[in-house]
Amino acid sequence: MKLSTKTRYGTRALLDLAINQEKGPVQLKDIAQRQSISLTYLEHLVTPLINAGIVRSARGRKGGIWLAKSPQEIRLDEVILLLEGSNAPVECVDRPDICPRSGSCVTRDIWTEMKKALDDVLAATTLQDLMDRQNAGTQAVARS
Amino acid sequence: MKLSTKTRYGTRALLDLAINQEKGPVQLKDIAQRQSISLTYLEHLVTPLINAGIVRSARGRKGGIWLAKSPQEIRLDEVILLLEGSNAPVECVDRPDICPRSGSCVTRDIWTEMKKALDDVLAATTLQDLMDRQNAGTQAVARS
DNA sequence: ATTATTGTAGACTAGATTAGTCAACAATAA
DNA sequence: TTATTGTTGACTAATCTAGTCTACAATAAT
Repeated sequence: MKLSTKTRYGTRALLDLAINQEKGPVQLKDIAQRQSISLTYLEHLVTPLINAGIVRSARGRKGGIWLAKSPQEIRLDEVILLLEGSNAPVECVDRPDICPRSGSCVTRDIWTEMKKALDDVLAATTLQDLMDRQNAGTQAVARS
Repeated sequence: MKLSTKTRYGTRALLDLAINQEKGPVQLKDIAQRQSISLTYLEHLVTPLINAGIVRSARGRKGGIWLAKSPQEIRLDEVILLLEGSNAPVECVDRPDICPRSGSCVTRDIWTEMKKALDDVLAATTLQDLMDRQNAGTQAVARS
């Protein structure tokens, strides 16, 4: 069960943005360069974050993107939900109606516990936490 | 992040086996029929379980498969590891060497926490637990 | 010994998904 | 007006998933 590169790159991009937004809008071009992601691909990663309202953007000269909320208000569970979708490892966890046995299926209970465990881990960490941890380590940089 | 059908079907097959093995070897044909899985596909699901030694088999008439250990000795983390592979959502969690920044990457720490959370959930449940839960519910049947 | 029955192994394939690229467009500041 | 920046969606190559198909190996019943 692997996260997509979309999620990994998107998370890195968001952390990069959080770190570099002090001086105003950050250009996608610069994030792409720092994170070694192609600009065209990065655009697709950022789109869902903008649509969801956790990132804002402006076009044209001096344009760029910035966080719509402070880093401590952005939890990773929101981020991963936008980039990757639900943490439910099986569809029936979120949509019991797709399987007639959902109400009594014992494996479904396990899949549900897995989802909750992931949600809990991700909800316990904010972008600010990642920034702090990165500052704590000398040359810590997200590369996953 | 979704589990493959291989894992979902394999888990169901194993639970089916645990429930039906009282009267000796269970034939793949019968598991396939009860669980609505094609026989040829089921064979592939069972192979890794046999190779890992948690299921044993015999060919020919009166052949079939059975659990090599008691259901309470078979934890779900073993099962999912065999069917799905590691719970690491990113490769670098298991193999830090593939990325030069693994030692200082702040997102890797999160991916590592996710893996641990999944491992903990799955290690806390055995096949016997699933059997007990199924017996507790009236017509509970695994269908995921 | 022969045969029907069962599991084993691996090549193969269709379809879905992922990880992107490319081109045209829209908005803004200089 | 123009250069610069983000937006959108079509498109594609490569990979992965979910299987099927064929030949084979071992065993029990006859």
